[in-house]
Amino acid sequence: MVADNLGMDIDSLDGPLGHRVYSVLRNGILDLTFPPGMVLRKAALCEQLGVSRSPVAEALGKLSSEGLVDIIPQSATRVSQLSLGELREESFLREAVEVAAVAKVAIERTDEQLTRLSRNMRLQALLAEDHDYQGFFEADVDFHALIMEFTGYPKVAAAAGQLSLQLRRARMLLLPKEGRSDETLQEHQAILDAIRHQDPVTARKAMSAHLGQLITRLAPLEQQHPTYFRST
Amino acid sequence: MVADNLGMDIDSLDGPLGHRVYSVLRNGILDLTFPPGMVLRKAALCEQLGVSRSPVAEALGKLSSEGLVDIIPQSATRVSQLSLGELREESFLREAVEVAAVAKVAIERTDEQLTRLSRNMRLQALLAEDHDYQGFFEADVDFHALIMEFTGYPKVAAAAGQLSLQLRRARMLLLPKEGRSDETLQEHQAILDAIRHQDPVTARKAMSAHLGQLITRLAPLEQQHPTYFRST
DNA sequence: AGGTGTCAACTAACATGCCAGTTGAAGGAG
DNA sequence: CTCCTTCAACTGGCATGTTAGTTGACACCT
Repeated sequence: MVADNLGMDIDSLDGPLGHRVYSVLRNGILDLTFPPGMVLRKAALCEQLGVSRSPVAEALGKLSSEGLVDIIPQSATRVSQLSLGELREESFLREAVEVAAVAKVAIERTDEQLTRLSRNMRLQALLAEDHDYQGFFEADVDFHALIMEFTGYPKVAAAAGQLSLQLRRARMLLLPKEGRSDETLQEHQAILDAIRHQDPVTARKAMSAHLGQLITRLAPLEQQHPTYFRST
Repeated sequence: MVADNLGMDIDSLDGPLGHRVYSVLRNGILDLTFPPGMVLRKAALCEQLGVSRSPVAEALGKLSSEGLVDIIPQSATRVSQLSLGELREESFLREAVEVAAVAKVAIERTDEQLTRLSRNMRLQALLAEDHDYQGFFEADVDFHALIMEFTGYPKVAAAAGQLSLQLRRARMLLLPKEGRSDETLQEHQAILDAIRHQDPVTARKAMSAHLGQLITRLAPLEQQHPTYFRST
């Protein structure tokens, strides 16, 4: 008897059934409800979700092409494990994209966009003060998502999210001991200031410095959670 | 009676059947055998490929998530049309990634890598001299792919390809009248020189200038091939 | 007891039957 | 003649039966 309530299913009213189970599985993987390495049994998922195998297969296929599940032909399919190398690659990509984006936003920003970023910053400060690390994490993600949105390039925003899925999963692991809210807050403030002053060069540097520190904090995780990482 | 020979199917021996039809369709879309806007009938594809609907559905699903086909629920699925806005977005992404990549490669390059790039450059010059624009185009793609490979980040190379699928399709349209081989050659040479001298700053600028010119050449296509572009 | 061959149970992959939503054209009303 | 309604044919989404390949364990041979 495994955990069977997945917190959602039919209330995700939107679109095709296949897309809904995709969302459910994806969320479960990203918030580590399905830990890396866990085997996903199609039959079990069908029973729990109350659907047939077709939409589940479709969902697993998509997740596979996103790298969130490894699917071994004719054998099994399991939640993909993390690897430090892959995290480094995603970090490189994320930095490349977000640095370019923040430079563009710094130049073209409107006052209304600046206001929205400021509002998010105050929210971050509030949550950090309350030691609500979960909420702080979400506000942090929103901060970056806002900048992506302000590029005016919806596809860029979507791609930036897709490209750092593994990073997002890894960051969940160091959530509990987030004693770093203050530093993060300062780094975000530096980025915001550069955007405010419409200074793309400084914005680039601030974003680069902010993102660059993440990978060094991720490295120790391989020892702390060996089962979550690829054996190589 | 439509064109029915797709030049390959079973000779792509690798992996699952679904993945093979995916490859076939993808290639057809990218080389404009399936022009943008063309409706893809599942039944017809099944007959032509000699497979059932499951692998075809799976393939179309993947292509949909890559943005190569638009799939209208309960109605039809057609090859996605181009849009100048989307091309601009991809251009932005591509520049962000490739500029970051070339800077890294410039710093870390080995002599062996430099040799392979040089060899590719000589091939480009040869093909340009012979006015073999098709071959030149492929060598051009290889040049960029080599740089991506030399980052040592296989996922980055893969992502760079995925992120500029629409661009690659659009470039097929301006292939016939490639009177620009000489300029392209010079720009590639500038990039190679910067890599040779291990000068990341110059490499960035050269790559940025090289990629930046593409979008301006793409803009007129919307008028020349109106049926290939989204009606908006 | 250690290594090996075989077999049974499980898995994903594929084929096919069924259903619901969409669309476009034809026919009737204004 | 134009617009609206209706309906039939076609589409993709879903369920389920079938097939082939992998795996792990048990028994058998050495």
